[in-house]
Amino acid sequence: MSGTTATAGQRADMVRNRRLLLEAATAAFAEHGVDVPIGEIAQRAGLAKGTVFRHFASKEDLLAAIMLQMLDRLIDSADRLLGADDSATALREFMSDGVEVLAADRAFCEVIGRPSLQHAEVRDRIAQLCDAAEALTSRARERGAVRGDITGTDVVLLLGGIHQTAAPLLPVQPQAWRRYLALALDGLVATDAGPLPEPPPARLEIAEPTTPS
Amino acid sequence: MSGTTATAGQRADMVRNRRLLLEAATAAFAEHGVDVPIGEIAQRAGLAKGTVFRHFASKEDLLAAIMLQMLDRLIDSADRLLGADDSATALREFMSDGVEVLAADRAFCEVIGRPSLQHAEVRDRIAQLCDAAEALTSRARERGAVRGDITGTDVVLLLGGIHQTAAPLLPVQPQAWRRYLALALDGLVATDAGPLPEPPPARLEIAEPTTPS
DNA sequence: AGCTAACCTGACCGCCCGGTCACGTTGGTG
DNA sequence: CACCAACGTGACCGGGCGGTCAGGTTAGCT
Repeated sequence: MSGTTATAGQRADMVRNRRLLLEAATAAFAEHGVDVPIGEIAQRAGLAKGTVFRHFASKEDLLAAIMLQMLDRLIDSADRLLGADDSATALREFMSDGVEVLAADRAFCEVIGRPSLQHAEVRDRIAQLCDAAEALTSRARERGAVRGDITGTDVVLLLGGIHQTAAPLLPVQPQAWRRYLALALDGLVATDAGPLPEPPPARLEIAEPTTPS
Repeated sequence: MSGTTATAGQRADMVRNRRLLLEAATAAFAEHGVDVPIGEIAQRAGLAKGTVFRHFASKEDLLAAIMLQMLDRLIDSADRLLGADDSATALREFMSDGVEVLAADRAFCEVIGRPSLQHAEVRDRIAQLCDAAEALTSRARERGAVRGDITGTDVVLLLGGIHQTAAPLLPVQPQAWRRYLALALDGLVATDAGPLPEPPPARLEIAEPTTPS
């Protein structure tokens, strides 16, 4: 499925270093956000700064590789939950997983929330995530577990929103996101309420053609 | 009320430049976030970079002055709505105003969402905003317009969360926040749902004594 | 073991940023 | 009008960043 490995005729230490580098970068980005210096990533991996650029052409490419990794994990999670018995708890579990991932990774929050930071490939993967979420949501919708006008894109967007709601409390109450996830779910099932305005696009494809003057 | 003016024995051009500077900084921070260079703020005001530091000791101080200005406006708005007839629509209007302000100001979002960026004075003002929101929420709660376990801090936190939910759509659908505000409000009134976990602290005072090693 | 191509390294470059300061300019007062 | 203190200015500084490259090192094949 996720074919980012491609270990063809590479030297042994190179594949080892690449693995170390990805692990170090994942941790560093999660902890400090996208602004973490390349030097610190290299240091965490026990390598020199130049080695980073031998594996990834730019910092953006390294970030994109890791974001794709995170997104693939979420997509896999959604696909797996699609086979669950109870579609309502499946959707709930998907959202719970998603918010938890966001809470543990600063760079992921920053990239998801700001389209201007996204590689083209990352945008594609986000669209795939919307599709997977739509499949889950659709099943829950048919069962009447969520109101009729909620889309998969809504669900994906809510992941970021729920985390952001709890984010200022993160140093004090790391689990506060559970409160706002519960609140959002209560809103999602409010079938008696009126229809929601401003339905979002189906696949969350956001172009940014506005190159500033 | 808000006593940040203090025009005592100042030269005429200085007060004029200070006003220009605050206007330019407000616009620049709103558009580009906290990372906007001081030089661009000075340029927008038609002044030199050094002049900025004659009025504010550091970039942080300038940012704090503007954030206090925004927070005061929201607090005033909440106090005014406290005298409205319908406490339910008053709360709704407060949240609508708040999210709209966030949608129009990148720096405000960044500061609200990340306690580590906040001046002590800004933290105090945020606590005051929580108090004002609690007063509004309390009135709505007594009337049964919102569920019992929603606090003013919840309402303030939701402002940031609702905006973040809609933020990725901002270039495409600038009004998308209305959808997620409606969704959140439906969750807030869901009186039949179970109690929410993890109640937040009353005043959102977040210390960050953890100076990293 | 010997050899080579692929790989790792860290000093180095250019850039941009926040902040400073000696100097020129100007508003207000007598 | 003359004077000066307060203010505006922009060249300058130190630091940190992403990214490069010539040269040392090593893995893997023969």
